[in-house]
Amino acid sequence: MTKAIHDHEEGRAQPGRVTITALSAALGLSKSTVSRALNGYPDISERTRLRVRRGAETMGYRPLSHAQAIRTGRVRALGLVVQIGDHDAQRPFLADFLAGISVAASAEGWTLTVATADSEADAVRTMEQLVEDRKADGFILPRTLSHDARVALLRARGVPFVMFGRTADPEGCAWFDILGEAAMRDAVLHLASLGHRRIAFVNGGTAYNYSRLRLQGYRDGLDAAGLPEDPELIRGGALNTDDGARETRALLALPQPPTAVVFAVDHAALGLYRACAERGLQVGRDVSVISYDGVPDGAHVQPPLSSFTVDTRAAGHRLAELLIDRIRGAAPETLRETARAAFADRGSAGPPRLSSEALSKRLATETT
Amino acid sequence: MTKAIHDHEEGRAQPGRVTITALSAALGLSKSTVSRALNGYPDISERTRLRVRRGAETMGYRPLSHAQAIRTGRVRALGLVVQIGDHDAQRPFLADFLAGISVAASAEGWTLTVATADSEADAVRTMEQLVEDRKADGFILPRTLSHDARVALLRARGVPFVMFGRTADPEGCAWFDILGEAAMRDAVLHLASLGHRRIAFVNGGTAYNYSRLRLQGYRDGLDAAGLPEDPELIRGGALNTDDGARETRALLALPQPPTAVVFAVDHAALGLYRACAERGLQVGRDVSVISYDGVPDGAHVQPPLSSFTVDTRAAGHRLAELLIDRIRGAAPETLRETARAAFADRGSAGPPRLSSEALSKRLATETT
DNA sequence: CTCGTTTCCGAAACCGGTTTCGGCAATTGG
DNA sequence: CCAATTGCCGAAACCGGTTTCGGAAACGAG
Repeated sequence: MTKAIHDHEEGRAQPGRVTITALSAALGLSKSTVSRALNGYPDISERTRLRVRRGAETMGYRPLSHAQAIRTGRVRALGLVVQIGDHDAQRPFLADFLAGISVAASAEGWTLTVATADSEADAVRTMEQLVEDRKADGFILPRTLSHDARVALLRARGVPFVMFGRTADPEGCAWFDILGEAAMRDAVLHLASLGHRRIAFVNGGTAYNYSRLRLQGYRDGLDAAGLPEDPELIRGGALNTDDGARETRALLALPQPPTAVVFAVDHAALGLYRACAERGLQVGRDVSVISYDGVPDGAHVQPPLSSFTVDTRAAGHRLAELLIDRIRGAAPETLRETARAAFADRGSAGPPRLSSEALSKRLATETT
Repeated sequence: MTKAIHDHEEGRAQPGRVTITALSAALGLSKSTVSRALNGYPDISERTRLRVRRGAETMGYRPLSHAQAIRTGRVRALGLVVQIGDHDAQRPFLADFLAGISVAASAEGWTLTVATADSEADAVRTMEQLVEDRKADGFILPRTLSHDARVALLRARGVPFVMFGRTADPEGCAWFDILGEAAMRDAVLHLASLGHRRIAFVNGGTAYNYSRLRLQGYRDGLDAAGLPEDPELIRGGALNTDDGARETRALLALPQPPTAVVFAVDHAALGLYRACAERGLQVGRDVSVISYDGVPDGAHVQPPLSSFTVDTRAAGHRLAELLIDRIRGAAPETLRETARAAFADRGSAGPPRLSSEALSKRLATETT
């Protein structure tokens, strides 16, 4: 008897499983009828369709997705390639994001295949592999770039995908996104209504599409508040706490420092706390700040960081639903949704205690 | 012509793919010979085996795992069910953990199926589903409990698994773990060598198996340092910053407060910073602290938190390798490994500036 | 040189589904 | 009342692999 080198002790054909053959035999129908009945073919009478459905229900029949896949090419799996080392801010969200996707997927009987990559090129390669090996029927793309190589690949291959975020060229793209621009605009308006007149903006990474949008939102906010735009008050490239502290120091060193700062990224905003502590400034009194993301860390500083919080879990949930629709054939144009971030006012933004001039003077005298 | 209700516009049989039939035809061999050659059956001559391997290589043949699965029952996928909402500390690690698993898995041509659950019971149900639907051939179990329902299920079903952590009953279990007890012991010895004599311990969640071990490590450390054990100095259940602050306050309120604290969890240790700030104590001078995990946040406090850092990515990597070996049939007893956490001395532990008595006095006078 | 073993490979069945095709019975139309 | 549809289902092929089984050729022993 021939035998494989690796011996697999566990029995192959698992005992309990009810196959389509068993089901059809029990119903006195042919395999093909059962299959077509279950898959909604029109050439099956309503009566038999119902009988089959009921039978499948009671016998607990569940088709093996990989057995179906061999003919249909679909494995009922969503793909997600997360880029790591990329941007620390992403990490705390990942668990919630996965939870949202996973729940929505399993509600439809789908699963989630996850891979990681350490660069955009690597991500593209990884997705190609997954498609090639049919490990995923479509992809959720987190952190969309303005010009995204992943989108180019998937478009070329005709692989379904949805983006978390929008992109420059929307052709053939489906997406779910949070309106960061609206949040930034509201942040500026909120600060202006408190009496601030010099409101700075510290943006995130420039390659991301959201940066462009959030900057625009900040500008719209200034415009709506009737405030002038001062290029000195606009900075960018701040993704983590160190970056945020650096940019804050630069802003405080201006002849006319801002009395309030809007950050595009919470983790960067936490850097403002550090920079303010260095100069003996009190956040929320001497300098106000409003940010975006809603990271848990923001609740643990004093005063807690006021931030537009993103419901990452809900986003993952919706993205999974959209992707499944997309894979089932819905047109991408019909699968575009946005939602707003919820403002959590926790006390880091208050009316200005000092004017810009007074603030500048105080900083000058305190200089070591 | 009959047609499905959901019309799937994309072509089924994808063009480029080379099947085993095509390969065998090109080689002038039968499908079965090619299959057996590739799978290492002994009844294939070395010459043909080589020829087939080479042919597969040049033609770029890659078997579809789900086509194989229909006969073998193996889909070449690892399963991971992460419990969320469970323990905040887990979140920052998740990305690295996934990266480690993903890299090791794909190196062997495997993929990773991820699902989430919000309770242990839910995790068990989810894993049953995945096994039932053959979406995973085995599982990596993070955060092992002393008595774990997941282990019970998988053992009963004969599904391969490896644990990140050890468990009370090792029967049939494979694992990779970091020696938290050794770290706790070293922490105590380090503090003792600096001159501390009242060293407290704040443990994490009691249900986790690691808590038991770390407490034991702390005790061993006291023993090795020749210090007496004081039940008042042992506290537990601290998983996040709030918990840690609470426990620190309780310790500082003791008649003889500790001059150093060992934490089992970094996020809890960060709470000590808060509690110390409230009382005007300087961390690393008035009160020393050493912790465990190596979370990035620990580097951003003043002074940075000295901590035994865990290489989560490496752990994920090794766990994936072990699981694949396990699925291929290796005995669980041969798949048990441990590693040590690396001590990152960042300045939060120094020689005691005040004795316990002096500290107590100072705290008493400062009381509002 | 003959006969029993090995060695090595092909034919065919199989895994659990899907899809094509054809045919019977019941309708419909003229 | 007969012919042409239509509705509904079964038989069989198929998807891309794995595994069983049997037999031809090469080998070794007597």
